[in-house]
Amino acid sequence: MQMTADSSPSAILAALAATSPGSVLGYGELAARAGLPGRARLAARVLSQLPSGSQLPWYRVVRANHCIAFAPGSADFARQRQLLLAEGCEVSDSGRVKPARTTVRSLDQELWGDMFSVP
DNA sequence: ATACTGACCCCCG
DNA sequence: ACGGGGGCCAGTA
Repeated sequence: MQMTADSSPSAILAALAATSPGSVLGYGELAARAGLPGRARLAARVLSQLPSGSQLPWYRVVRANHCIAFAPGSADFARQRQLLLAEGCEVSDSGRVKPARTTVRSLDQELWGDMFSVP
């Protein structure tokens, strides 16, 4: 089945909303998860158009080399870095990002509390 | 219509 | 590290 052209951005946003706290992914990977392989630029463009007050985790998207896409020292860089740190990621001064340690248990608790905790 | 520009990606010297 | 080539494609001039 083929997405209509104007549904691609919403597919990107849906894939973004489905990312996990403390994780990071590349633009290309985001596009692929949205069913749009090879469309990294589209993913980047969609993110660039997000309203500043967006609740979506745009900051979890980094370059394929695991670095923040913005220039180090820029306001956008600082913002993204701060949000990533807040989720437990490590971010070097140059922008290299290491995802937060995520375990099945912590993810389960993040999503469902202790209701279905795993031994 | 052509030309340049991006929060990009991959491969090869 | 650094550069070149190709893919991708909507927006802007």
